[in-house]
Amino acid sequence: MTARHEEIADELRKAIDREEYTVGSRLPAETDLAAQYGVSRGTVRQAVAALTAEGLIGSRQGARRVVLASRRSQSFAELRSFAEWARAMEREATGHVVEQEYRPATAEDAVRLQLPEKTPVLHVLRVRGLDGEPVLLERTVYADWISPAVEAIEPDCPSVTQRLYDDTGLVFAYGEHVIDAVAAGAQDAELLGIRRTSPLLRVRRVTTTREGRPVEWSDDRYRSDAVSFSVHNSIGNNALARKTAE
Amino acid sequence: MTARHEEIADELRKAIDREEYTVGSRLPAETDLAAQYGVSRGTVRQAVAALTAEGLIGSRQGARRVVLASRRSQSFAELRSFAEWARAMEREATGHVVEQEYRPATAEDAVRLQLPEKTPVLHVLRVRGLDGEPVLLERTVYADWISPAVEAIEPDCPSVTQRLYDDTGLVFAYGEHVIDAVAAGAQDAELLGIRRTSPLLRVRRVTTTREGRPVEWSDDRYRSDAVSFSVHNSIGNNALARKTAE
DNA sequence: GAGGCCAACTTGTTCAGACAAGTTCTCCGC
DNA sequence: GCGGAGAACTTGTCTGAACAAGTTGGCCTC
Repeated sequence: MTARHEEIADELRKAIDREEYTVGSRLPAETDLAAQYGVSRGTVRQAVAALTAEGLIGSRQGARRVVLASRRSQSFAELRSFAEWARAMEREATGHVVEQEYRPATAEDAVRLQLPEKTPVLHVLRVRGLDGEPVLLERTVYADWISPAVEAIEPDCPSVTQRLYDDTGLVFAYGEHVIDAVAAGAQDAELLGIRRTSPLLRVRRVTTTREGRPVEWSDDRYRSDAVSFSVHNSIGNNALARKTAE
Repeated sequence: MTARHEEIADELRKAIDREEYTVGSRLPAETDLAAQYGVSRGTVRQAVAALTAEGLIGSRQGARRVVLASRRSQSFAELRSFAEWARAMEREATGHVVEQEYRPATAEDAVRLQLPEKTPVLHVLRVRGLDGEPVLLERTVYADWISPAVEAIEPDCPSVTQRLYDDTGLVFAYGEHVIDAVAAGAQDAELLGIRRTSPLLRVRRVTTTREGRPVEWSDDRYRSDAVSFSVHNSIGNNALARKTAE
């Protein structure tokens, strides 16, 4: 039972993918699309707004919408879950836990997870790979209320996100990602199979539930020769921001 | 004459900033806000949709909206323009051109800028700094039709974006950013005043006009001790995507 | 006191109509 | 052929209404 505007957005995406509407060409006018799909103009507007936010089409008042690109970016599901991402690329996700222990929450843990200081929180260090080759080191801290469920997961589970959803119904809904570059330390280098001081792409992120409650925060380090990130921005949709240190 | 829904979004942002609505608290219901501002519910929905996209508030059907964060991310203007960004932080943007020359477009240039191969395109290498300290190296290629306007700009102009707008009315409307990490090469190290092999945050981006016409593409390298990027994501708004190499 | 059920509340979706503001194209005059 | 004025078209904004779907809190029972 998906909403009609989502169905229409999906059909438009597929039509663009099929090159029914080629890059550079113009989309039919809203009123035409509305008639074609048998819905009101407002519903069509919701559909095309989604494609605009994804960067697939461009929009200017007065002129017909233009197709800008043909490949859409990933779904949030693919970003949240390493395993989902691997599956979308038809590669095999691997992973295993290197270290796992409870520690009292530091001041930083307490702020990020909105918990009292010294609450015992679960620290997990995981190595994750694509087709057996390690590409990512995850140092994650889980909030106390989800830690038992995380502890119960076997060490080489390929998809922690999926397991937590199956076991507890938990859905990761929002995420804040801070991206920078660091040189690989001794432990990083050994676990990822690279030389020390190699550049790594670091993503520090906090994930929260739909209610806005923080679940985990993590320091993820990617081999920069294997993985990169891409962000699409436009006027009126600015997800990416530059920040200065400290 | 800004749209009413933008005004309302702005007032809500300010109210959150003033902690009139604190983080974790609930926003008034749509109908209450509509009555308060004397507009229809649809207009309020447009306003809160903007804040949701920015990650300021969370939204779930049936429950009142929750304030998730208090600091909003930057405007697209600040991301597009180094000078705008510096000004928003109340720091001084500096910059100067190190090299500038026309070269025939390579196959890559031609694809990215949607030009015929071998068209002469303008390559510019700029160093940019905050309060005099260099933080960014920009290697930019401009499309042939904008190159003359770029060439006319003095070498130490602090805001190229602003100058191009003033001179030609050009507006940067869309951008695709690919982020990864690289080790500083000899030239990078010398111009940024760091050691060779230091990790740098690299952003390769293409900027286009409102019509979807590519204007420039650039390889930007940031000192990772000075600058980082942040992205806010949520279900239904996934600007960030992971990519594998090549 | 604990648990379950229901009513009130709130957001999500959709419709139909109206006007404003910007673009595109055609036709006309020079 | 060229340029300008204007008509036709298209997206942006806003309204008011209705129902669907999900959440919350209170009341009632055990």
